Amino acid sequence: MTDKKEKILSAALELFANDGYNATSTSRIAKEAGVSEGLIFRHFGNKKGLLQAIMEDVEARIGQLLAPVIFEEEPKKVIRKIIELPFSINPSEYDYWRLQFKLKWEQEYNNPNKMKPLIDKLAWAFAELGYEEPEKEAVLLNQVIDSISTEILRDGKALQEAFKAFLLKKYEV
Amino acid sequence: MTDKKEKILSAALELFANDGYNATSTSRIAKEAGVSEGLIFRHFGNKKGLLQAIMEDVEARIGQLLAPVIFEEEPKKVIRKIIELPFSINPSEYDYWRLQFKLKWEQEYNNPNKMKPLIDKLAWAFAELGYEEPEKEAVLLNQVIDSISTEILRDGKALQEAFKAFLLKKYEV
Amino acid sequence: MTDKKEKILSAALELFANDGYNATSTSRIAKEAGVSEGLIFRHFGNKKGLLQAIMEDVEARIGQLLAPVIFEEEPKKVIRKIIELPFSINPSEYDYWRLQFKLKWEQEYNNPNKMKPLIDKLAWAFAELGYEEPEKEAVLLNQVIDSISTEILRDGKALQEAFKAFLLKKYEV
Amino acid sequence: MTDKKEKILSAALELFANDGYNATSTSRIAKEAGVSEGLIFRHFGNKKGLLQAIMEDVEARIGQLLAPVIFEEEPKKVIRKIIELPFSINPSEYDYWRLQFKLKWEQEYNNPNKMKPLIDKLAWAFAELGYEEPEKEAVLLNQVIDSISTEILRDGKALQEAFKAFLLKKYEV
DNA sequence: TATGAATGAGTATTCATTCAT
DNA sequence: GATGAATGAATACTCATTCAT
Repeated sequence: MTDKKEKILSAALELFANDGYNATSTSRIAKEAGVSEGLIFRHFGNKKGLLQAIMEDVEARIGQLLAPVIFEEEPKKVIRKIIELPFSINPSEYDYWRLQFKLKWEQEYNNPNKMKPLIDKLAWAFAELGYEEPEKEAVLLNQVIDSISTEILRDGKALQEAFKAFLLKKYEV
Repeated sequence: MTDKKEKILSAALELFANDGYNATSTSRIAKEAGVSEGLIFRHFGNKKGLLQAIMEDVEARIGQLLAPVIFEEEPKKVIRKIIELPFSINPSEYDYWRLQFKLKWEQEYNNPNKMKPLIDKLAWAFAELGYEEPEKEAVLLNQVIDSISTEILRDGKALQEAFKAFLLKKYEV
Repeated sequence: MTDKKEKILSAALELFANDGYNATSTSRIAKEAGVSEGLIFRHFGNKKGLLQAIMEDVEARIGQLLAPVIFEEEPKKVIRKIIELPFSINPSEYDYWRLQFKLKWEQEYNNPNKMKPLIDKLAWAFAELGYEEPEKEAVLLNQVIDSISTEILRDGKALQEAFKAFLLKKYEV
Repeated sequence: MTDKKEKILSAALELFANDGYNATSTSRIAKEAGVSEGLIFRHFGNKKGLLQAIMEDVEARIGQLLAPVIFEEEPKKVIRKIIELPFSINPSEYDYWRLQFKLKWEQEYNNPNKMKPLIDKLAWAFAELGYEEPEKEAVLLNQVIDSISTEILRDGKALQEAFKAFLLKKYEV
C-alpha cells in the first residue's frame, strides 16, 4: 500500500468517525490527507468504496480485540475479560470504534452478527456457571458492554472506571 | 400552527429519522410535505431551525413517556415500569425516538442529562429495595433499557418480548 | 416561459449546434446565457433534459417547414418545393438544423421516420408524373436534398444556388 | 509498430467510431486496449495526436478504395463502380468509415477535398457520355453515394441493395 | 402565508496529462 | 517501451438559502 493511499485512509477514518460519513466531503478528506481529490477515486473508486476499505480494517480490529475472549477457556475469565473489553481499547483506535458505532444506524452498514461469536461464548460461560437463562444473561451483558463502550467513546474512560469495578463484583469475576 | 407548517414538521421528522439529518435535503422535505421549498425557511429560518423545532417535540414526548415512572411511588413498580418503557412506545411514534437515538452521535444535539431524572428515580428505587450500590444499579439498568430501545427501534419489538420477561423476573418486579 | 429559461435554451442551442452536445459543458451554457449553472438543472432536470427540450423545438420547426410541401396538391409543385426546401431555411434558424444533422450520428436521437411523410408525398408525386419506380425516385431525391442541406449548413447557401437550378431543370419542375 | 501501439489504435478507432471522439475517454481506450493509460501519451503525445494517427489510416484506406475508380478508363464502368462503391466496403472496415463520417461535423477534421478526385473523374465520365452538365451530374451522384454510405454505415447494407439496382438502371451502367 | 425563480458555493466524480521508476 | 501513482482542472449535478411577487 502506497504512502498516500494510507494517508487517505487515516484522514477519512478520522473525519468519518468524528463528523459522520455524509457530513464529510471527499474534498475535505483530500485536503486533510494532503493529496489531490482525484487520488481518492483512483484508489477506492468512489466515496463508498473508501468507507468499505475502512470498514474492512475496522472488522479486522474487532476480530483482534475479541480473540482473547473467544479463546479463553475458563468461564469466569470469559466474563471478566468481556467486562474489561471496552476499557482495553487503545485510545489511538477510538476512531475505528466510533465509526463502527455511528454506522449502526445506517442499515447498509449495520451487521448485527458481528458480535454473535462473543454472545455465544458468553452464553456458554453463563451456562457453565449454572445461570438459569444463560442466553439471556449473555445478551444482557453484551448490551451493557455496548452501552459502556458508547459512553467511553463519547466521554472518555475515566467516568466509567468505577462502573467496571461494580460489574466485576456483581458478576463475581 | 398552520396546516402546512405541520406538514413540514412531520415530513422532516420522518426523513431525518430514517435517512439522517445530513442525508435529507430541504428540497426532499418540501416535496414530501407538498409545500414550496421557500416555506421551510419562512417558518424555521434555516434547516437547523427545523431540526430544533422537531427536537422540541421530541423532548416533550420523552417527558410524557417518563412522567408515569417519575411519579410512581412504589419502588418495585418504578423498576417494572422502566423495564416496560421501551415496549410501551406507540409504533406511530418510533420516528421521534429513532431521531433522538441517531442524534446521540452528533455532539451538537446530544444531551446526556435528558435521562438524569429517570436515573435518579431508579437510584432511589434501588436504595429503597436495599441494593448495595443503588446509583450504579440505576445506571446499569438505564443502559440495558437504552440498548433494548435501540434494538426495538431498529428491528421491531417482537424479538425483544422474551427479554422483557427475563428482566422482570431478574429484578423480581 | 421565463426570460432566463429562454436564454438558456437559445445559448444551449447555439453551443450544441456548433460544438456538439458532448463538447459543450453546462457551465459554458450558463455563462453564455448569463445565468447560474444551477438554474439549468432547476428548469430541465439534467443536461439531457435540456437537449430534449431543444429537440422538441427542432421537431416543431421541421413540421412547419415541411407543411407547405405535404399539403401541396400539384405533383410538379411538390417536387419543386422540395428542391427549394433547403434554400428556404432562414439563416437565423441554421442552428436548429445543424443540431438536427449532428445528432443523426448519435443513435439515441436519430429518428429516421421524421422524413417519412415527405418521402411518401414525393413518391405520390413521382407516381402521378408517371415515373417507373416512384418510391425509389422519392428516396433518391430525398437523399440529394439531405446532402445539399448538409452542405448549405456547413458552407452557406451561395455555393449551392447553381445546383438548385440544375435540379429544377433535371426534374422539369 | 509495436503490438501495444496497434492495440491502442484499434481500440481507439472502435470507440471513436461508435461513441464519438469527445465521448471516449483515454482511460477507456487504455482499458479496452489492455494497456496503461500513460502509454497512449508516450506514443501519441495527446488525445488529438491519437485521433490524427487514426485519421492517417483512414485516409490511406479511402485512397485504396477510390483507386479502382480513378484508374478506370471506360466512362460507364466509372459510374458503375462508383455506385457499387459503398457496397464494396468490407464490414470489418466500417469503423474507419463511420469515424470519417462522424468527423464531417467537427470542422477541424472536415476535409471536403478528399472526394475531389472522385468527383472530377465522375465529371469526366459524364462528359464522355454526353451529359449536358457533367460537373453538376458528378456532384449529384456523389451526394447520392454519400447518403447511401451514411445509411449503410448506420443500418447495414441489406436495406440498400434494391436501391443499388435502381441506380445502376437509372444511369444505364 | 405561500410560491417559484434564482443563486453561489459545494459535491462526488471524471478527465487528459505528467512523471518517476 | 511500459507502468501505475499522482495531479489540477473540469464536469454534471445538488444544496441551503434569498427574494420578488
